[in-house]
Amino acid sequence: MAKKVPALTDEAIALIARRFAVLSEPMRLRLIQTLMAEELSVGALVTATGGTQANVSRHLQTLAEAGIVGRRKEGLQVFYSIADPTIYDLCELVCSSLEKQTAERASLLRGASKVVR
Amino acid sequence: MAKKVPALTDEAIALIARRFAVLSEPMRLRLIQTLMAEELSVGALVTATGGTQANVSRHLQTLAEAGIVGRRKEGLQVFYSIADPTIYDLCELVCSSLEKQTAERASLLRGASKVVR
DNA sequence: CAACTATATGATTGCATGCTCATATAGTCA
DNA sequence: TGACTATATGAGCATGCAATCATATAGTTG
Repeated sequence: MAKKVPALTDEAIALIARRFAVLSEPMRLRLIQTLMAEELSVGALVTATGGTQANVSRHLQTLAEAGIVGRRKEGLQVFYSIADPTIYDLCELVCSSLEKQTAERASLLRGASKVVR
Repeated sequence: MAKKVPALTDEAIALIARRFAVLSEPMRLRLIQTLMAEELSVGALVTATGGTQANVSRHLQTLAEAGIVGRRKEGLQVFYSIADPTIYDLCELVCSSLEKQTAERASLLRGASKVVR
């Protein structure tokens, strides 16, 4: 069970924490999920997510600063797209972990810890 | 580049956001990292991380509620250990992504976008 | 039982951050 | 040039949460 890992510096820890913090806002996750399908303009993201223009713009800023999404200007519009492909795996990992937990919890509620009838 | 993903419900998004939020605190990451080596008591974690007893206990509570760590009581002491193995992959993913970003940034500062001399 | 140790928790404070409104900036078109 | 559109941003408010202190709870030992 034990794994040897070289201790991380405080700055490294802070960076990792920051990355997780960026991913901890529902609106940002919505934006990421929407961008997973295709590159979109700010306006399109506003209508897709139902958020306000100001708020969507701010969150996109945050995601861009974190290097998670990229910007591409085209005339008046700005298009955003996923820039860090590890986001796909990250979300998959978290989703699968949560699904597992939920399944286990459901089993417990049924009184069966390992058996599925 | 485009991937088709079934839209997540608001509750699913909230759950994922919550999971990331739990991982977005430096002290909690320190605790996780320390626990990656071995199961430890609260007291041992306090000395290992340099945090206060109250603070460490609270953060362990948060991690336990999220199902990331598990508790085992033994006499007066409470031992915590990693309960969700996906944490290993999660941290690895984030670390590798951050390393890549840092490397790219270093290259840019040197004026070379792709070449490493 | 009392004294002691390990852990948890109530209450408070302070800071960070998300949201909104209004406005600024930048680009297009007549 | 001025009118118009798309996006970004400053300021203010509200909320959430981490850190701390003091104290409570649970377990051990005499």
